[in-house]
Amino acid sequence: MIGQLNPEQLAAVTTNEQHTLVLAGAGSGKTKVLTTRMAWLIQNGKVSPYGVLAVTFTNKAAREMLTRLTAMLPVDTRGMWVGTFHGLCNRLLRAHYRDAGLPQNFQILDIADQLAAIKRLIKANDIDDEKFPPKDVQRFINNAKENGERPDTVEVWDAHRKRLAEIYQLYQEQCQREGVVDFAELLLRAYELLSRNVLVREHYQRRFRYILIDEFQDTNTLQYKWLCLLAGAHASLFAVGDDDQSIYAFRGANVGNMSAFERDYAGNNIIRLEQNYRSYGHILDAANALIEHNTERLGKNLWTDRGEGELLRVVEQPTDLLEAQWVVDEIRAQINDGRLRSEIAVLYRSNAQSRPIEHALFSAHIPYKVYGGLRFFERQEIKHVLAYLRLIASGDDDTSFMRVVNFPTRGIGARTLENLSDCARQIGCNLIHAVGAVSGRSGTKLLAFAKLIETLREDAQTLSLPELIKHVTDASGLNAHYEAEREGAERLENLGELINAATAFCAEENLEGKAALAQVERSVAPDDPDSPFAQELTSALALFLSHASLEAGDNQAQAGEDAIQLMTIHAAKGLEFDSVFITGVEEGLFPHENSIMAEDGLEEERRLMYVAITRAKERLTFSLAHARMLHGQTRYSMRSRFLEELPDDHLKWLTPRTREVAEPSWGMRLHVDAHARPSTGRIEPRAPRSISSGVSVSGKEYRIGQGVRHSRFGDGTIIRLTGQGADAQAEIVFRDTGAKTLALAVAKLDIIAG
DNA sequence: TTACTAAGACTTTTT
DNA sequence: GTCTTAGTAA
Repeated sequence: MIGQLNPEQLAAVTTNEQHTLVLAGAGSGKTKVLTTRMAWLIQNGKVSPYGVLAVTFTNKAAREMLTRLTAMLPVDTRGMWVGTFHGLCNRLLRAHYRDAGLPQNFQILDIADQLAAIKRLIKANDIDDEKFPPKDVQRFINNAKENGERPDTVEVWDAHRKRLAEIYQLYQEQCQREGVVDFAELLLRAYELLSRNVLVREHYQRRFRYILIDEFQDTNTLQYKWLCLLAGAHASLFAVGDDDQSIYAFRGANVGNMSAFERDYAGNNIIRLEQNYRSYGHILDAANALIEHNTERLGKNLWTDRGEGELLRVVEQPTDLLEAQWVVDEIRAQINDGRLRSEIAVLYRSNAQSRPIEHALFSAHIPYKVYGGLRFFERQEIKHVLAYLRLIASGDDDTSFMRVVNFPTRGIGARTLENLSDCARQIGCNLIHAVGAVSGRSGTKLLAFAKLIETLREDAQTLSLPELIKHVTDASGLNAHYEAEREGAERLENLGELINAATAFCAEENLEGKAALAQVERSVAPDDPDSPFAQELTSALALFLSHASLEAGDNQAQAGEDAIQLMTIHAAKGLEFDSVFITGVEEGLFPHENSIMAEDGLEEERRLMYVAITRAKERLTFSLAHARMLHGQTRYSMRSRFLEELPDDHLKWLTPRTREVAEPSWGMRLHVDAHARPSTGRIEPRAPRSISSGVSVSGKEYRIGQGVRHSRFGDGTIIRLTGQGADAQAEIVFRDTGAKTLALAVAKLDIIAG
């Protein structure tokens, strides 16, 4: 089991220190260490499977961990808590729903459900949705929750935020009334449960002797607090992560948790896994050199004994279409050389970039697979069925009610629903319970809908889950609706797929035995009425609904087909490919313009590039286009600064490297850019490249790198051009006043030397 | 209630 | 350029 480990991996797996921080570089065998440690702990009698808790961010990672573990050691995994933060918190809350103040059948809102609930709340309370756009409210609430804050503790420093906190309060009341929790609430509730209930807390603190955390750099503040609480004073914490691969700060991840963990727990017990088993030398050296430009690193340098390998290749093309064409031609050549299509990945910063590449691949008849986009359980038709199922399971869930009360259409319009909503508010009950209070013809229609749900609920008693789903799609009219729809064939197929999924789910549940699991829980908590543990076994329907919310399904379709892999760099994290194309390596796109101004934004972009580079095993190709169609207009950009940060001796230019022009104001650009770490003197100020693409406005020619003078802002350099003619705009970095975007037709600019 | 049109967005998104 | 959402006409 431990025979194949290198010394650092071995040290991590067998450490006897209470707490350990493992800095695991890309491709250094992170999952192997994590799973081997679990196996080692169990095999050596340090702990029984029952005392292990391992937490990951994705269901996929959790599954892989269990698979690898059982392959190593015949472990009874039923008593183990291995899962995502959200999955484990859900488990905790189901077991202690009373103490957590939740109904037993509470439903989980995904982001779309949550947004719908917020919109409904804003309407019901006559809140100005111009001042408080639902999306902003959603972000405010989720941010607050991820920091462990409730409406009464969240910081308010102005009237606007004060109002947001009030809306948060209203939202909380609405969720409570409807028996629903959002993703962030799962964590916060579980945290509050543990922190307030001594009995429950001590039980789990006693139980989980070993807590292992994967992708620790991605944890948010609340998750860290949750872990600390769960660990108590005696558990052993084993955190594995890579600060250089922290790319989710924008959604609340706090890399600072790594140094906090070092300070609070691990002390000097930090183990670095730096030997890389994935890539050749040039790739790793380039990645190391790039990430060196970041400050605030815990520090790490990847190395390999596989040899240097190929140089990294760079290609510049005039347009995004030609870039795509070049990439596809190159892909074809690589396939002809015998490379597997599924071992070739095309990565990009933003989803919109996939289009021209898809087009070129399609024209070339090369099979490809795009990752990202809608997932199975997020599809409209699936969410509709799930809404019916939720109403059957709970009934209080107004979001689900609103979703399907008039779908398929039953002549229940907006007016009727407004009436209903008013009635419900007056009575102080949920929508479905207020249907009797609405008079007239519309009231009859509402009653018919309520009766439908009631009948379905009775039917649910006697039907198996797959049978129930089939029955619901028939009785609700969903099937008929999609049969009549011109393009409903695919939706019908998905409904069939949902029934398959339910069948598989039930089979798996019976096999693995969620029931058996509940038995295990119960053996710990004897059947006394004061036990904080839930006594009832949960129904297949309830389990399936949780499953659907917490696991939206794979983002990839049919695996196994040998196809080119297209995805964002974020989606590529954790994956590896023989040959990788990193496309659109342009200023403004990568690093993205929005992140350049954000705090630490540039460092996160650089980590993103680091992640991208370290995906490649054998061959890595960068490509960029000088002109690109974006948001309906052509944008001209220059080569990404990240390419300048890669040492020349790892690069091979397949097209002529565009000319570099001495440009005094370029130095100022770096000065303006505080993230470029001028203190080390590492970065040599480089001039922007002049490119052929220019813009002509009222007789003047503008191009990237052009020096200009503005009467008010002074001298500066054009770093980007967008649009044509009257719409043409230039982003200009002024020596003294920073970056500005100006309309060329309006701004009075003089062309100066450059 | 449906269907068309206009307006606005538009970086990344494990649960 | 393309998609989603909101608003209005039929």
